[in-house]
Amino acid sequence: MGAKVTLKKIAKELGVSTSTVSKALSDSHEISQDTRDKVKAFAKLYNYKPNNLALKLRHQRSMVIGVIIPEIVHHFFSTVISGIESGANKRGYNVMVCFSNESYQKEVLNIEMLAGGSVDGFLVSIAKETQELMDFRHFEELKEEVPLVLFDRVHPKILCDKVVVDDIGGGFKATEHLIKTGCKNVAIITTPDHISVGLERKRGYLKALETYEIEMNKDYIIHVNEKYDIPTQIKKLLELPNVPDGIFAVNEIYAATAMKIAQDKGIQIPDELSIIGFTDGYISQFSNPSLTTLAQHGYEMGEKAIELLLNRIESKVPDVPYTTEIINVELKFGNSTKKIS
Amino acid sequence: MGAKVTLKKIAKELGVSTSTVSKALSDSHEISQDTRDKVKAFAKLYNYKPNNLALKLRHQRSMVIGVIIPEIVHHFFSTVISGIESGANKRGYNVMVCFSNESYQKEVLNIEMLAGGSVDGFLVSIAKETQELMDFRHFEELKEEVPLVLFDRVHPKILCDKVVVDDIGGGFKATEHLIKTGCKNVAIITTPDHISVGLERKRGYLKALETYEIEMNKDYIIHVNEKYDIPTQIKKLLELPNVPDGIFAVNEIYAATAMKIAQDKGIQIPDELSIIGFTDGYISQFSNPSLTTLAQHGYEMGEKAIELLLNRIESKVPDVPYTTEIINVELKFGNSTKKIS
DNA sequence: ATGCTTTACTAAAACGATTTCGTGTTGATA
DNA sequence: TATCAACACGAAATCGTTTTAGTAAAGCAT
Repeated sequence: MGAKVTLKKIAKELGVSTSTVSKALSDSHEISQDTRDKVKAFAKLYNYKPNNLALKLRHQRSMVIGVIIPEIVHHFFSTVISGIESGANKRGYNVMVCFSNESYQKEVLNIEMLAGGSVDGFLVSIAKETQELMDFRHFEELKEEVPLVLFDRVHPKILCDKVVVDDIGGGFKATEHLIKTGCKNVAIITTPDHISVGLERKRGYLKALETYEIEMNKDYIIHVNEKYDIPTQIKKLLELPNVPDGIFAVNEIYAATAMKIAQDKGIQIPDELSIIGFTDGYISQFSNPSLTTLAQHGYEMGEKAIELLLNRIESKVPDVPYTTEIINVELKFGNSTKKIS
Repeated sequence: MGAKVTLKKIAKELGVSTSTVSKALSDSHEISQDTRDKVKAFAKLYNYKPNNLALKLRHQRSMVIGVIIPEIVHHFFSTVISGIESGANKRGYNVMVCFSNESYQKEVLNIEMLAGGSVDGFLVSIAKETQELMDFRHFEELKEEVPLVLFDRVHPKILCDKVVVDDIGGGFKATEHLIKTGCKNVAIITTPDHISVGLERKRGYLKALETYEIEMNKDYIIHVNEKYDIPTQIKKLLELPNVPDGIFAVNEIYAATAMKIAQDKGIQIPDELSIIGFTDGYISQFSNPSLTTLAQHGYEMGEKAIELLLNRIESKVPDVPYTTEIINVELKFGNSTKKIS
C-alpha cells in the first residue's frame, strides 16, 4: 500500500530541487555537506528506494540478463544457471529465468516479455518444438535489439555465439566404454533427429561403431517420440530376439526407464546389460544401481555462455566474429556398467 | 545492434507528432484512416516494438509477477511454478523466476532487483537461511510497495496471504500408513526445527505416534543438518542397536539416501524396512524400488497462490484480512512400503 | 457573416529518475 | 574595486511512452 516516496516528493518536502536531491543521494561534491546529510536522513527516514524502471529507462540498460530454458526440473540446466548467475553477479549483472516448457509459443512469449528494454541480453536453450518447427524469426528479431547467446540446444541457422557440450565426443566415449567393457551388441536410445543434441550424440555412437569396426544394426537405434508413451517404445528394444547387452541412452530419463524395464524382466545390471546415460543428475545418482553417465560440466557451460554474452554487450568493437565454444564431457562411473578389465 | 525505432523517430520521419503516431498505432478514431494506415505501414516496415520499460513506467504497472524459490532442481517447486504460470497467464500476467539458493543474501538481492517497479507482486518461498536467521525485514519493506504471498515455506511473523501444504496431515498419514502396514519402530528423518515444513511434518509424525499409543523414541528422530554430510547422519539411524523397520523422511533426497544406505547394508525393502518420502518427484519414481510418497499437489498450490496475489493486486478494497490456504496431500503408493493387509 | 460542431491533429504534462548546463552568491586576488 | 574562481544549487533536457487538453481548419446551420 503506502504512497511511494519519490525524488520529487523529497524535494518538495525539503524545499529543494529534485536535482539537488538526486545529487545529494549520490554524494556529489556539488552539494554541501549540510544538505547532503539532511537529504540522506530524510530519504532513510521515509525509506526511499529509487524506481528501477525509471533508472533503466534513463540509463538505457537494465543490468539484467534474461535466460530461457526449456525445462524446469533438469539437473543439467540448473547447474548451467548456477554458472550463469555466478558469472553475471561477478560483473554486476542480475539474472531472470523463464521457462519455455519446450513450447514454441511460450518461447516467443517469454522473449517478448523480456525484450523491449527489460534485459540487456539473452541466453537461450531452444525448445524442442521450436527445433522441430524450425521457425527462428523471433531470434532474428531479437538479435536486432540485444545480443543473444545460445547454449546446449542450438541451431546452425541461427548466427550468434554458442556454447555446446561435446555431444559427439560424449556419444563416442559412452559407446567406446561399453565396447571396451565387453558389450557385443550396443544399442542407443535417442531422440528424433531434429533435436540437435540427440542427433550429435547418435553421431558419436555411430563413429564409435565405425572405429571399432562393428556393423550398425538398425534395430538397435531407438528414436523416442515423446508424444507417445516412452516406456512402451523402450521396451521394444528389450524384446528383440537378439537383446542388446549394452545401452547408451542420450539422457537420464531414458537410461533410468530402460534400467527399470530391464530389471522388471529379470535382466541383471550390469552383468547381462550395461547402461550409460547422459547428464549426471539426481536420477542417475539415486537409481539402483547408480548409473554410469557422461557428466556435462553445466556450471562451466553457464560461465562460458554468460562471458560470451557480457563481452558482446560491453564490446565497443561491433564486428567480432561469432564463436562456438565446446564444453568437454567426462565419463562418471556408476554401477550400471562393468569394470574395465 | 541497429538503432532502435521509437515513436519519436517514426514521428519525425513521417512529419507528424509522436502523439499522432501513438494514437494511430492504437487505432484511435481521432486519427484519420489515411494517417493510421501510413503510420502502421511504416511501423511494421521498421519493425517497431514499444519500449516495455517506458510503458511500465507510464502505466505504473508491469503485469509481471516475481517468483522467488529456494532451489532450482526440485520437482515440487517446478509443479508449483507451472500452476502459477497457468493462473497468471489466464489473467494477462507474466512470471519471472529467481532463485535464492537457500541463501538470505540472494533472497534480499532478488527482491531488490525485482522491486522498485519491475513487478506488481511477489510470490515467495522462504530460503532456509532466512528461516534460520529469522530476519524478515526485507519482506516488511516489500509489503509497503507491492503485495506479497508466501507459499510452502512460510513464517507466522510475516503477515500476508499464505498457501501451505498440509504438512501435519501429511506427516500423520505417512506415519499412520507405516504403522498400519505393521511397522513397530517408526523413525523420522527431518530437518532442523527452524525449517517450517520439517517441523510441521514432525508434528504430524508425533501426533500419529500418540494416536496409536506408541511411545516416542528420541533415537528415532534425526534432524539432518545440511551443513554436514547427509548420508553420515542418516547412516546412524540404521546402525542403531534397535534398527527401525519404518522410516518417514520429510523429503525425497533423505528417503532415497536412506534407502540406498539400507540396501548397501543388505536390508530388504520393504520386507525388513519400509520407507516413505515427501514429494513425488523423479527420484521417487526412478528409484528402485520406487518410493511411496506424499504427493503434494504443487500445481494446485501454485494456482491458489497466484489467485490470492492477483486478487490482492487488483483489489479496490484495501483491508481484506489475510488468509492461509491449506493444500491437501495424498499418499501415493510405490514399492518401498508393504501392502496394507 | 456569425456561431457551433466535427475532424484531425499537436503541445505539453506525466511517469521517476540522471545529468548537462546555467546562475547567483561568496570569497579571494590583482 | 573590479575580476575570477569556487561553491551550492536550480532549470531543463532526456529516456519512450500515453493521455489530457488545446487548437486550427473545415463544414454546417442560422
